[in-house]
Amino acid sequence: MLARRKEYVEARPGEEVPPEDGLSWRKYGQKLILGEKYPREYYRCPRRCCEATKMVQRIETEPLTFEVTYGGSHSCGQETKNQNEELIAVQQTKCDEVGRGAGQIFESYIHKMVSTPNNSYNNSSTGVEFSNSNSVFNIPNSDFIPTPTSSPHPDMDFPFDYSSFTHLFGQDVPDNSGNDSLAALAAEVYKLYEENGKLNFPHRYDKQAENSRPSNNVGDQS
DNA sequence: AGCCTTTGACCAGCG
DNA sequence: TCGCTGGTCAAAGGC
Repeated sequence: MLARRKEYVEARPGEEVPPEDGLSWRKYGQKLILGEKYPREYYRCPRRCCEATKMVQRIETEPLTFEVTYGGSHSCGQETKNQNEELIAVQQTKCDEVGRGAGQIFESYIHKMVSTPNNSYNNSSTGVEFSNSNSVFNIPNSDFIPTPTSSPHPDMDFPFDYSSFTHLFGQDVPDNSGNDSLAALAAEVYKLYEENGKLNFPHRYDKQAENSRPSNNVGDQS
């Protein structure tokens, strides 16, 4: 039986399709599932020798959220080859979400980081690298942040404390007592981080990545 | 020509 | 065995 992994992704603002994952897929079916408002879509890798598949199910209660179930892995090597493109796509999503508030954006990132096996965030200019391929985020000099054993959606279900943030960003994070919400904390951290120029943000993306942005699967269909 | 999406038909597992 | 359901096939048409 092929291993499966499940992710939850949010549509970009103003769109109603899931963001691309940097890999190419060919749709081979669509079916309305009992009890679901939206049809489930079936995709497989366009390379015949590759057994990778994925299913995309829009969630009725959260219409801008999609449950993506991956089956098998890309034996064609596509995942490795496109990892940088995937990161660019993630950054674009990050860029798009800025307008929705830093809190949401940060939560979104955490979701992506913890729910995507073998995914990583690697900013070579800052030396910041996040990875959950080995059950812990691979932060230099730190193994502080545990990886949940299951997808955290819709709630954060793993501990994320101030010391974690401090280690994550390499500097002190101000005490946010008085407002315990993760979003508020994330907003604070995000702001701090952005002010220090440690994020590769929208303007940089526009300059460098428009041509290399992954062409899309589900996300760009209309 | 080749690859894509769409969509109804078909198949297999399960109760 | 039968019917239901999820997953896949494959023909048709578009780009």
